[in-house]
Amino acid sequence: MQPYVLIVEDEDALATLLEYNFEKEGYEVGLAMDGEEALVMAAERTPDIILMDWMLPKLSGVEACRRLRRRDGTQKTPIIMLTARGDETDRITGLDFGADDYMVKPFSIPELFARSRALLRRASPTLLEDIIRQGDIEIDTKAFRVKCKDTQIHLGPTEFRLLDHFMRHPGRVFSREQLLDAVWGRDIYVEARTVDVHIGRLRKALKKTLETDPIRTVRSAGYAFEVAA
Amino acid sequence: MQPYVLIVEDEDALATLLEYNFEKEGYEVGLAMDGEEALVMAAERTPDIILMDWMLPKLSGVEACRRLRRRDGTQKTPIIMLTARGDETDRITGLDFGADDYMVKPFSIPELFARSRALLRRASPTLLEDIIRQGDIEIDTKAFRVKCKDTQIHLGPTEFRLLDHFMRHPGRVFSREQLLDAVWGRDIYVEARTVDVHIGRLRKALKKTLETDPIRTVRSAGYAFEVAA
DNA sequence: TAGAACTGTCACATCATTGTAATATTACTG
DNA sequence: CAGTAATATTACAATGATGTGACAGTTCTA
Repeated sequence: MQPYVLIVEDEDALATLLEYNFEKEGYEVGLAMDGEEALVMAAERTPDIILMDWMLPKLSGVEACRRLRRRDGTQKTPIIMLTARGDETDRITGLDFGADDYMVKPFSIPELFARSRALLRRASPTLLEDIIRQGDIEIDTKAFRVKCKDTQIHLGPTEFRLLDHFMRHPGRVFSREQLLDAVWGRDIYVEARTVDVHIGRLRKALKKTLETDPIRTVRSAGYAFEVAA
Repeated sequence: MQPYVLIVEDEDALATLLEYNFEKEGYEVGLAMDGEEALVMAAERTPDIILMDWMLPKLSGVEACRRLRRRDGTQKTPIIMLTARGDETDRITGLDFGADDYMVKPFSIPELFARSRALLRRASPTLLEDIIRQGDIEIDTKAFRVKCKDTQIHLGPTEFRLLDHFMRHPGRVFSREQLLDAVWGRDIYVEARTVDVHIGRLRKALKKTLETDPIRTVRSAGYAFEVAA
């Protein structure tokens, strides 16, 4: 499934930046603006990983961190601290308050991803496996395999990428142009109607094992992937 | 629906880069090459957010900014200034000429997105919302779905856009002409009476699940959307 | 190198949606 | 209450969008 990351950051711009990027990377994102809110949200739903600002209103990041460590659900949840240059760096480096890693602002998003993945892999390896499931369909993005109701089915490369893209964004409608960008690539020039043909091929391949068509046509808008609720 | 961003930038390469990225991000993009053109375009169609270069031919970004602030439509429209290193930074940071934020070139596109989102969220929250609810009706603009009392219903594209527009401005009365502008588009030529027919179709579709008609006819004025308090 | 698999494009059939005009109904006016 | 203006409804023809099968060009594979 998608990992759930709790982002605790009071600066609006940075919070949005992080939210945006992590969502794009396939995480579910929770946003808290201060330490207290973070504790509440973490209690409501245990995050798989936490990004926490060092300086926070109401309850500092360090203190929030300590309290999270005392609780059952978040005792071992990976926590990455986000610090500004000039914060008491010596103390941070010791990480004696329970964080697993830290990054100094401004940091590179890709590096933050890398560290998050590393920590996540250690804490909950299953979350990162390259298998996506939606309803009766399951794809292994590393092995390029597709299973429908436990039956292997074969897809051409384009159909596979198409299905992959759909399954990463279930429910959402994509225009032909968006699909071309995402599945074919930005600088490729192909007719928009070509998408229809590949959608058709994908449907045909899935129809063999599924009775309900998971691809919904939205007239004048595009296509969406959905599984029965 | 999609936020409309007006990009005012005379440097061709940067303008194209921004247009490309914002379109990909799901914005509608308007491009102006100088301050005067910016004023004209903003008058034609009020942007939801404006990116403006600091240095512009004909009419500087600062001056364009000031004039936009004096107009009704763009009085509160978020404006982000794009400045080159070395511009009078002290004055920019004060933002005393009416911009809401600024970025120094070269800037990171994701960060620009983040700031745009932050400003947009503040100025017109519904624009960024995927799911809009009013009373028993709920529409998901990303998935193109409409639910009435938890029952899926189907709408044609025009009815969907019509309902979307109404739900973003509950209570307000729109004339047929305004609806044509907002839902059909400015440059489309259609009979005003056509609106009646589509209102009728929308009503019919909603009637199946709702007992009270959420669309109020305002004789000799237009239509408004309302839900029971 | 032959055959298989895959891709992109087109042509055509099919179906949903759309705008309009004609007609019915409703709301207002005096 | 009649007359009129505005709106609702209906039917229909035109348009536009999508589904599908065929085909030729490519790439991959044995």
